Amino acid sequence: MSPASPALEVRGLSKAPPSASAAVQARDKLREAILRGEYLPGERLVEAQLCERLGVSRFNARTALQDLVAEGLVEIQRNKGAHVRKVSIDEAVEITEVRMVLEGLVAARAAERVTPEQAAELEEIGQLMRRAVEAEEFRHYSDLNQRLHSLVRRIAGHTTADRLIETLRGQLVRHQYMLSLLPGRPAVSLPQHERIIAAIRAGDAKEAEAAMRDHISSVVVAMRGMDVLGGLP
Amino acid sequence: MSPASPALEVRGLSKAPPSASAAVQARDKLREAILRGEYLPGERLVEAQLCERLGVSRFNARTALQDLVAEGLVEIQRNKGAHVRKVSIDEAVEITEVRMVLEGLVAARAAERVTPEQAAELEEIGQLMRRAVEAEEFRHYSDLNQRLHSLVRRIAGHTTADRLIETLRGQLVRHQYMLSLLPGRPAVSLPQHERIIAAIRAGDAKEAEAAMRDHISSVVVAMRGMDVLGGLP
DNA sequence: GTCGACATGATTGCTAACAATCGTGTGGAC
DNA sequence: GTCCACACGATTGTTAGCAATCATGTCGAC
Repeated sequence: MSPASPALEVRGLSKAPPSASAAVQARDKLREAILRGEYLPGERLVEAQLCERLGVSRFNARTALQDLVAEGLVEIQRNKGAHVRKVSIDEAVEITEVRMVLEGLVAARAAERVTPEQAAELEEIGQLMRRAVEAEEFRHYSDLNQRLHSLVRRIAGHTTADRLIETLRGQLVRHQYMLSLLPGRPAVSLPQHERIIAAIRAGDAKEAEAAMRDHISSVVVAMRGMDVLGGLP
Repeated sequence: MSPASPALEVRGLSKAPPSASAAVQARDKLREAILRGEYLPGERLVEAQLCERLGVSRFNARTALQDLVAEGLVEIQRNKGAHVRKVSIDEAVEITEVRMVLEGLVAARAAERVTPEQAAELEEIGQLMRRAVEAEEFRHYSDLNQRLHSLVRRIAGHTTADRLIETLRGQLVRHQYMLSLLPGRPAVSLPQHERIIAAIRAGDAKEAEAAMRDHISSVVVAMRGMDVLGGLP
């Protein structure tokens, strides 16, 4: 069955998986390119150039752009084209405040639903974090940080909050990257992370929410500090 | 100046403001149509039909659909078309939980920023609400409810949270409408509203957040109750 | 020398037609 | 009578090209 036409795939070169649509692939490619800084904030995204870059037709490039507008990564001005969205410090603070309450909600729910296996996972990440800080492996610590937040969300299983948090996180990569470079940050955040882990493992929803909010709240403070120091280029 | 071409607008009939693009107008029209229930949840949105209904080309209809996907009002399955998104009770609860923490954040910030004039506005709405409940004008009370939440958001001036809350509200119109019909609801929510107003007027951020969360939390409970009672058709 | 009108090139907005895909109903074999 | 294969109609996905708009650079008047 499914006598898929044989000799028609000569067009594209990197068309290994014929499953996902070109538009989806283009969207993902472009998103990653923006997130890893290959396009800087404010930079114009000319459709014709994207076609080459992503290896898709203009239609799919446009579709990808519109998708990323919905994710808050791109802005489109009518008749003027698309730019990588420039997130000001004030906006970054707002976004982080929203993340604070959302991740607080998620942490509370994680505390209510955590299973013994998941508790063990949390404990493990906590130990790895402590070791990473002691060994001054900050890059590794940053990865673990992401793993922790991700695990908490998985435990909570709150689809709606999860999706929003992920979207917001995308809008902040640039700022958060700068933040992780601040000296002394890990030393501050490690005990906060440990408090979150302990609360969730103990099944204490209120404490888990408070711990998570304290943690992200300190990120907001650090961000405001960056602002005073000079902000972004 | 602006010698806009004269005899070209013969196509559309209701094309009074030539300012906004057709796609934007189509999006707004379609959103309103969905929100006021002219398209039921789960109903198919066939592109060709939308073209007629909205008086735009298929391209613009498509664009409008994709925009509403981003707003969570529409779902598109590849090669199968677009439906009005069906929000289950579980999802509605999740969405309301997220609204709870977001509106809590906004209420706290409103308490920090409220001006005397805005405090007076709050007071006025509070009195109108009480009168509406006493007079059993529930429709009016429902409008005031919306006005209150809207005013709180305006006072807070938190663009990011504001946008998200508005988006989430759109996904719930159907459920919230059912909720407002529940007998006894106003009697429960009136004191909650008054507590929110008092806290913001007093500039007590913590209390404002707690009051708002309590309020919306009771909505979650009522929703879960609806579920048990039979849910939606 | 400076300012403004105008022409030109680049870029996006949009249209219409074509291709691919899906759901459905029909006909035939067992 | 039931099941499967097939073909058809309906609907969406995609493409290429045209039209509209904006940015830019040039020229001339003052």
